Amino acid sequence: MGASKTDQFTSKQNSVALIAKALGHPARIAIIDYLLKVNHCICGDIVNNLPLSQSTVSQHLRELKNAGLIKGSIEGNAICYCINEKAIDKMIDYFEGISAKLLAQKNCCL
Amino acid sequence: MGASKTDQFTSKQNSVALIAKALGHPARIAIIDYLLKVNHCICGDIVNNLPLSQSTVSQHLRELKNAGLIKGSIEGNAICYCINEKAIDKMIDYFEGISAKLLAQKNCCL
DNA sequence: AATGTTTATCGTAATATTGCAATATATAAA
DNA sequence: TTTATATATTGCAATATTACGATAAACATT
Repeated sequence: MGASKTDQFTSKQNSVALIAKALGHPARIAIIDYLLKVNHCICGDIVNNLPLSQSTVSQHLRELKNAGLIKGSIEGNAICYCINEKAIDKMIDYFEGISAKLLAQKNCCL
Repeated sequence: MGASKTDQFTSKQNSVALIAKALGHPARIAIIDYLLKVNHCICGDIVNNLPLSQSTVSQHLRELKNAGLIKGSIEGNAICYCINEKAIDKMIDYFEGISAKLLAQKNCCL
């Protein structure tokens, strides 16, 4: 007991949850913010802009990458990470879908 | 060591992360799905539609409520939970903001 | 080749999450 | 008031996350 029952849910539910989970930490939101600010990004820059150690930042970057939120390519001695628009679009679709359904309903509570 | 350094990040970063974290589990996505499907909802219905025990579902509901994603009111012997549009709108703003910035940039990698 | 720089991984400790059974609480029905 | 029904909370065990220092790996520079 204790482990998430991911296999009991649909793949769509799991894939939305995977992206949301990756964004469920302020450090990773801060990383996304920073990637947006500079566009062209090297990890060392991120470390200097976050209140976390290099190894911790590297872990957060790995999680963002695993969730498909960022993509990276090797650039000599550094790594260039960029936001993956597909993941963003997926989340926009998800939340817009909710919003549309809510407009078509009358809320029962409040 | 081990605890999240939430105080080191902005309140906006923390508030987006809080909502995202709440959606970072497929069971909670499934609960949102179900709330959208039936609009008018009692927790017992949710339990019967999820592969989890009543106490676990109750916990997930609490987390969604803590994050502001759902709001509930007492209705006699049951509880009526509904999606809080404000949280959805907040996330739409967040992701639309990212999308707009990405369009204004040329990606360096890929 | 030796050195410095940058990023990733490993090992470990602290904390948080997940899930359930059991129990508590609160209202409805009898 | 007693009983049934619905939801919340508690206690516990298993697992996952968070964070960091130390170390490794990869490349650039000298």
